[in-house]
Amino acid sequence: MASIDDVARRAGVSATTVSRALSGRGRISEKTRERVRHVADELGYVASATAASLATGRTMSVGVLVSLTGRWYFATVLESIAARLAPQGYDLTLYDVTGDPAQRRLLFETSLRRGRVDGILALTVTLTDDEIEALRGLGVPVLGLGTPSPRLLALRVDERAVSHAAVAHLRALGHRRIAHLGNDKGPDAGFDVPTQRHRGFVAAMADAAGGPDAAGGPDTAARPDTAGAPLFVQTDFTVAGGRRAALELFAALEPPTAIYAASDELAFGVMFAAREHGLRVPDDLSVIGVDGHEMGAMFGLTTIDQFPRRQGERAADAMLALLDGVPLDPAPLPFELVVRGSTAPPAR
Amino acid sequence: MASIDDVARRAGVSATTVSRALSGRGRISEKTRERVRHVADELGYVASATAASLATGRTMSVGVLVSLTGRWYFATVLESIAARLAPQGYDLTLYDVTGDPAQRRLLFETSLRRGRVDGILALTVTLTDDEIEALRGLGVPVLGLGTPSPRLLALRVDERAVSHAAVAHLRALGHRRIAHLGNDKGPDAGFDVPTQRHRGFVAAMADAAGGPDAAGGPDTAARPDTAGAPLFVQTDFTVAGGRRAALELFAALEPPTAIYAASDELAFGVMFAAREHGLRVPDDLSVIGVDGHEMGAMFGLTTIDQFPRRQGERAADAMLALLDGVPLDPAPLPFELVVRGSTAPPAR
DNA sequence: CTGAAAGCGCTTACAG
DNA sequence: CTGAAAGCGCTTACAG
Repeated sequence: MASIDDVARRAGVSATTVSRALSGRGRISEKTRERVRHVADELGYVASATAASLATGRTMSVGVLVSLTGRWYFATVLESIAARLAPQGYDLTLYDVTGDPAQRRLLFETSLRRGRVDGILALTVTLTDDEIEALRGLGVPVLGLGTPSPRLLALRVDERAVSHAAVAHLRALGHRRIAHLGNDKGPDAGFDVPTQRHRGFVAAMADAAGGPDAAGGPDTAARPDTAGAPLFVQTDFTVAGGRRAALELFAALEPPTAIYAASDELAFGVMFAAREHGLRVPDDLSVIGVDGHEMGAMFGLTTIDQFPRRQGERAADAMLALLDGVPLDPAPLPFELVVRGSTAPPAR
Repeated sequence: MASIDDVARRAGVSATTVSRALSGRGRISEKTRERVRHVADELGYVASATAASLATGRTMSVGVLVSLTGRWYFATVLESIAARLAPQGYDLTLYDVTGDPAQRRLLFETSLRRGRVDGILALTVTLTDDEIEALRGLGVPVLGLGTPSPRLLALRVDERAVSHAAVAHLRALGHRRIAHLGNDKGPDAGFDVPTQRHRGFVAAMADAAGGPDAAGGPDTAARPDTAGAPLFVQTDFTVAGGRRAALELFAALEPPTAIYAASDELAFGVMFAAREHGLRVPDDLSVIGVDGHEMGAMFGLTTIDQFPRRQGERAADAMLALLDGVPLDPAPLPFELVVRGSTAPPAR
């Protein structure tokens, strides 16, 4: 690989001039610039990222923290981030956040502290308080996408509103016995996405149970359909997890007439379980998911689309802006109910 | 962020000693080492990757070239590569190879030439001859996983054998009219994975048509079921693509009794199309895919599993070995027929 | 407009 | 076992 001195020598100028000619920074005569560029092309010279980084303090790379790279949602967001960063000259360093404690310590205490990136994009991952502090102490902008803490600047969908929309759709169809599949990390979980979705579900069910004219009123308990805590099954966010959780629900004394799954992949699992169990969708069971998964249309799945590709673009753009010192546009990320064949009025 | 001099000062030693204490290279008294380590921990010091890279010439980072990061296969391989690299202290720089020519030029002529990585892992992407030359000229080890050129060192599945296994399975069940969904880049494509799969399919069909005692013999044309070129529909590797291609086949005068799809996602699309078209699987149509997709079991899809996670691990391990100067173990990657409910004897 | 020099923060022979 | 010094390959004030 040619170095800047090779180019300088061959072009009959100083390294300083080569740097200026190629970077476009500083004044330089058009003639000199052209000559230098020509020589650089000839030699296939490109400035070493390492040396340039050390000199400027900027790495031109952003780190992306992902926990479940293989899941459709994350893979999709990741792809759109990469596509957005590259044209701006930024590289993408992928940090896979595993469940292994030793690996995580290595990541947060060492890898991330090596100064290899100018900023960090944290895709919805579960982070401990210590890890969040570690991120904040890095000295580079950190932007989350649906991250689990209010202490992290983040782009977010209003997850409670998502759950409200899902429940409202099912209730409008006439469903009262609605179950939720997802996760809840407990009262301390804060901004964790699955937790928010579950809380939104609980709140929406409570609102509905109270009714428009008797919110939380004494007659609530008199409605057998809505009595007790709403149905909820905790599961990991995979198709297989959705299937298992649904089978569990089907075995209940009073199975739900509708299931609100916290992701489309979970919802697919529910649909597989239904078929396996001899339940027709939507005749015997309505199903709604969240995401906007590419396979949703083929499954005929009603869902709350959160436009993952656009989320990735928004996140990348916001990071680029932060790196330029532009503050974050705090507008919540959009979502939209997409009605397909998997939801219908209950059989009665 | 503390620098090496901060640590040196505080520990009362030279920067040289700090470097040695922390890197473990060179002789140093246990006592000094401990003191330095203690101070480094206290200050939260971690050597700058940039400065260390410039000094050593090693970046401790490997670049991964992917074209369809969002597809299940690639996302899965990527995740397992990341999980394998991190414990070894290597970062992963993700290069998304888009279809946009300008982006690709930027990538191959500039980004990749900045010397940010010690080696490159090219996941099955379509590359032009120029791009392959560009990779070879980088001065770092390049390892492909199913890459489209014999000029690139690569880990590969024997794709022809995969197709032979698929066809053999279908023929053993009694199918004669078998269609293939996939891709073929034409005679110049060389080692391109979809092309190899298609060629393997054509070869397997020809072998079978010839029969054990009359391979390519004159009586071939007399068998109406196998006359003419075997059915083939070109499509992109998505579920939607599989569906469209299948619908096209169903509309043919003589639709196939079995479809061999070049990926599981394509096969899912075929199954959706079959249902839509009123065809029962496997009664009216047998379907077999390739990959070992996590949803395969739920779809009841027969497939040729190629163990993507293990492929990622093998690729990462091989790259790590190459970086240590260990030559590549050229053993082909394993695959395995997994029979599920989507294949059965034709109705007849 | 152009160049000499310092500096970015490490590592590594080379001495001692 | 420890340290002073050079060097990795750039960029950027500072002069001219």
